[in-house]
Amino acid sequence: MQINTVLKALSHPIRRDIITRLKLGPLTAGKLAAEYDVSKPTMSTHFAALKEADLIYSKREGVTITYYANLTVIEEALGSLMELMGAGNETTHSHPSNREGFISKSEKSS
Amino acid sequence: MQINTVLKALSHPIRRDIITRLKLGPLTAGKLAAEYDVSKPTMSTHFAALKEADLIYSKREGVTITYYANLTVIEEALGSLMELMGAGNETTHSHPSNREGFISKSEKSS
DNA sequence: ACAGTATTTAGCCATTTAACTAATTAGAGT
DNA sequence: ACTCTAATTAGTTAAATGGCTAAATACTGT
Repeated sequence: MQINTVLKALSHPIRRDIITRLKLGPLTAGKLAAEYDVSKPTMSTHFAALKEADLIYSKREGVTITYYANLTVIEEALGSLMELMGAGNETTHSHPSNREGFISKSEKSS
Repeated sequence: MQINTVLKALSHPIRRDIITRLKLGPLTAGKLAAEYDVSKPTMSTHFAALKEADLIYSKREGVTITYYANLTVIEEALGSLMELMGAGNETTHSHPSNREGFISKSEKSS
């Protein structure tokens, strides 16, 4: 599992939505494509990105291709994200967002 | 918290590493920049991406700028990722269902 | 005011990404 | 074999990303 590939795959709203839908159950490429306002070829490249990240897999059934959420890899990826971002060593510094000297984004162009 | 901005911010290895380091404690832009084999201006744009996602914040101390992990937002983002990818509604996928009209086509890329 | 240090902004270039249309592949039915 | 449908691949284009060097900004100390 390549964390970089997974995060790049997740960094597009359509691809995140595909994951959400497929977690509810498998869908064919055609049905999935029909849900979004982009062309089928574009959807095909989104499928490929998710497949590359191993977040989904596909099965051909006759003339149609059905996509499935790869739940084990999704769980694995979530674990890695929790390790990256989650709890641990958070006691060494406070969070003085309102302290004097804090540079906020809105304050930037003054 | 914009999930798309957060995920884009996390989709670069240097930026993920910055988060990891800052979670251990604050560091100045200079010290942080010295850790990676890219120029300081390049590091500055990485800081800006993380700041834009609100994953870090900065404080000027005289001539140096110190960066801090924004732990509350990091936790929040992790929560959203868990909601997106995590447990819940993980069907057996025993029979592909015909789900029509879940989310409208108008839900498209940002 | 001037010089020095830390950091960001500006401007530029190469690479990648996301979209499109057109063409191709794969299987089913006639 | 031919045709229809489903989906992908090929090829193109525009925009975004990530890197660089050089210049500008912001403060400190003299």
